[in-house]
Amino acid sequence: MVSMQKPISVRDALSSTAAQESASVQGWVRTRRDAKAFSFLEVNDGSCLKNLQVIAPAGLFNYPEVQHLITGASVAVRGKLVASQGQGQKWELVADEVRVVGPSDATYPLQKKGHTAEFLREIAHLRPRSNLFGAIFRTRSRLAYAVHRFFQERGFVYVHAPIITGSDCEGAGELFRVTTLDPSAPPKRPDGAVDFAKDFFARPTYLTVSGQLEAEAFACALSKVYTFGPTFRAEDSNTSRHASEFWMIEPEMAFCDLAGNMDLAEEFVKALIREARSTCAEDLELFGKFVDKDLISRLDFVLERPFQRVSYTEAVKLLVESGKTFEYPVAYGTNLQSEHERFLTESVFKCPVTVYNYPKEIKPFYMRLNDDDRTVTAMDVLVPGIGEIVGGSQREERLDVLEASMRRHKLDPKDYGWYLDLRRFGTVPHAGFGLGFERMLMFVTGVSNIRDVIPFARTPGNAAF
RNA sequence: UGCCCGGUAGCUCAGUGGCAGAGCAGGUGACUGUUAAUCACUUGGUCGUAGGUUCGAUCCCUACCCGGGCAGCCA
Repeated sequence: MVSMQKPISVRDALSSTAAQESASVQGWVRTRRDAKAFSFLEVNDGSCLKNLQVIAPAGLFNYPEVQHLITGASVAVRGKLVASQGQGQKWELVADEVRVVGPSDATYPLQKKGHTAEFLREIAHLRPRSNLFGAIFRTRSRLAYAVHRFFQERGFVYVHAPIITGSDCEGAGELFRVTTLDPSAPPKRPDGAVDFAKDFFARPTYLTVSGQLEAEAFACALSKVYTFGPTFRAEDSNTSRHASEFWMIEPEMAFCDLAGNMDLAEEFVKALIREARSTCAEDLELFGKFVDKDLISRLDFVLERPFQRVSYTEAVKLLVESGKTFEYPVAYGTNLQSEHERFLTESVFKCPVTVYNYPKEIKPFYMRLNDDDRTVTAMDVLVPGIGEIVGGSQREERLDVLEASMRRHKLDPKDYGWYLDLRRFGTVPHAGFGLGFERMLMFVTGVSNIRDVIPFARTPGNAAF
């Protein structure tokens, strides 16, 4: 390290505007080819999709060692950055020194040939070294940054909702219990039940399934807020679009109704797509080539058009009148099945669709009751290929109506004291939604399995790595 | 959790009730400003696991494990 000057990234080397008398680059060897008087090394450091071609002359003192470099080895290279004589790259590095930092061997699982996503999933610690996963996780980082920029530029305050929650009735699925009690010998109450009063928090606690209720409290003080953090669902879901641990973005706005909520959701989704198009062009090109041939045109199409908006009633009517036979029949009052949602967004409209005003019976207690007394201000954004990417609503801000809704949902208002206080003191109309960050990434990259857009996926029966 | 498909070399996959195969990767050599380089030779196997049927099972049957797809739950 002492002999090395400050290294530059492969990305900077490749985007250089002039030859450089002396430059250092460090990274991992993707492949090596021998020529007569030198060896070609392709070095990648994850700073961009492309590799830097290194010319390692036969005169190097450690040339025999260089000739045994294989895929996966790490190297530090110092040399001259010069215009390439060959086709396919503008610049290449003619090495004065190639230091083998860490060798690799024949058991290195990654090859320069393509691998299936399923195989790479089993080596989650090495897959970011592949072209596809490097591109996915660079895109993930850019989009995470864009999430914050989008909201910060609009005056939203970032709220860190708690990860551990005492509420087991958020209504969004099964919860993971958080406890320090000994599972083989928990303290018992006289009646034989586990005595959670003796647990760490002196009550049962769980990992959060949503930061919404907490975000509502902050929206009713700071007006516009958002959360962006991990979320946990203990559902035994085994699909390509569910994970036990995922990241969710939940904006919440005071003095906002359903229409404003739908506007924000659409603007947000489009902003993220626009960000990917402008700052991840090279990576998107890879997705368009190897993952989904229609990706780029679909993203551009979505950017250009307003999302279609239909009420649940209209959606049901469209499905019934389509004449298509579904495995599950369409009927007012039942949840839209995946096949129904897919048909709407992929066949009827061929673009994202926002469905709103669902029957109150099939939606959670906190959604605002409409004047028709039959529907609530729910809204789901459905996108082609994935289905639901956003779920949200205007919240019930009327204390008496909210309490009645809780009772209808067999919930005890006494368990929601602080939540009801928000309606007791200075209540305001407010609305918000949740956007699944991984589902957004799936849409932007074309990757069809959620396990491939999370660095280390947690799904039922799988928490290796 | 339910239904369906799959598991054969490091990877991607053929294959047959009777001696285990290819391409790529790895190794050796040749050639060469190459770029998924090329050419020749070559190493490499508990055919997912356990039972069963059979003279004989990688192949047929059963259970289990693992992976994938779809559905439900949702984001």
